[in-house]
Amino acid sequence: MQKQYNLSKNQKIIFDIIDKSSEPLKAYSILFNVQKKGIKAPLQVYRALDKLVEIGKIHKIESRNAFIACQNSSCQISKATAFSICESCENVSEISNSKLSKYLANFADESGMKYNKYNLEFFGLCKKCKSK
Amino acid sequence: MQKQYNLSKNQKIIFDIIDKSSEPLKAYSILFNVQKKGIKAPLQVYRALDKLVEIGKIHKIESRNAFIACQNSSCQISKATAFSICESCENVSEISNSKLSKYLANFADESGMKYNKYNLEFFGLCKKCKSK
DNA sequence: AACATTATGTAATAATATAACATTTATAAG
DNA sequence: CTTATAAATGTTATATTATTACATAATGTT
Repeated sequence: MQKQYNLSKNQKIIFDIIDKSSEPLKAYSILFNVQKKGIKAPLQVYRALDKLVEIGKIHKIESRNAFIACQNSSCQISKATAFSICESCENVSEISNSKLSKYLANFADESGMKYNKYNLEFFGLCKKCKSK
Repeated sequence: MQKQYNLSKNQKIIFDIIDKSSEPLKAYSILFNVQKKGIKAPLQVYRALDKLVEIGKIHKIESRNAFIACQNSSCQISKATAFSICESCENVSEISNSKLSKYLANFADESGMKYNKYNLEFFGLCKKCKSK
C-alpha cells in the first residue's frame, strides 16, 4: 500500500502537468507552462521536482534532463527505475518487468558494495520508428 | 581487437587528464585544467568529450554530468555501460560483469522495441563509507 | 501556544551545454 | 601531388539547466 502524501500547492500544479504530458518534460518547459498559475521562478519548479522525485511520484530521465510521472503504481520511491527511450522520436516509457527488477535489486559484485538504488536506461528504436 | 583511433591534439589532452584522474571529471573542471595547454573555450572541451564518448574511450556518468575513462578494455563503444556510484564519497567505478552485460544485452520486453544500447547506474555505499 | 518542519517567494548567479561561423588539418581519391 | 572531402580547431556569443542565499508563510506535532 502506497503511502499517501499530501502534495502542496506547487507540487500539485507541477505533478499534474507532468502527469498529463505524453512526453518527458524539462524543468524550464514546465516553468513556462505554469507561469499563468503564479509560479514564476526556476527554483519553485526545481523544489517541487526534487520533492516529487523523492517521494516517487515522478522520475528524472537522466540522459535527457527531463521528468515523467511514475507509471508503476507499486513504485513507492525512486530507487529502482528502468526506462526505454526511443532515440528517434524520444518517446520514453517506464519498464516494469519483475524479472528485471529482481535481477537488478539482487545484483551484487565483488566490490563489497551494497546497492540500494539503481537507474537503467535502454536506448533503441520504438516500433513506429523502426518501420520507417 | 579494439580499433585504434588516432586521437587529435585536443582529444589526447582531454583524454589524458580524464584517464589520470581518480575520479570522474566535469567538463568545466577539465577546461580549467587544460587552459595552460591552450584550450580556452568550453566548446573545445565538449567537442573532444563527444568524440571520446563516441569511440568509447570515456563514458559519461549521466547522474553526475561527469566523465571517466573506460576501465574495460573490451568496451569498444559506449553502448553497454554499468557503473557503481558511492553516494557518500562519490567514488565511481565501471562494472564489468559478463553475466550482467549478457543479461542486459539480451533483455527484451513486450514493447517490441529492440534495444541497442543501455546505461545502468547503481548507487550505494562503498566499503569504506559503509564502515564509517 | 510553542516549536519544529516543510513549503513558498524572490533575486541573483553558478554550472552545464550548444549555435553559428570562419579557418585549418588530416585523410582519401584521382 | 593535387583536388576533394571529412574531421578538427578557434572564437564569440548565447542557450539551457540548476543552485545559493535570504526572508517569509503555512503546516504538523507536542
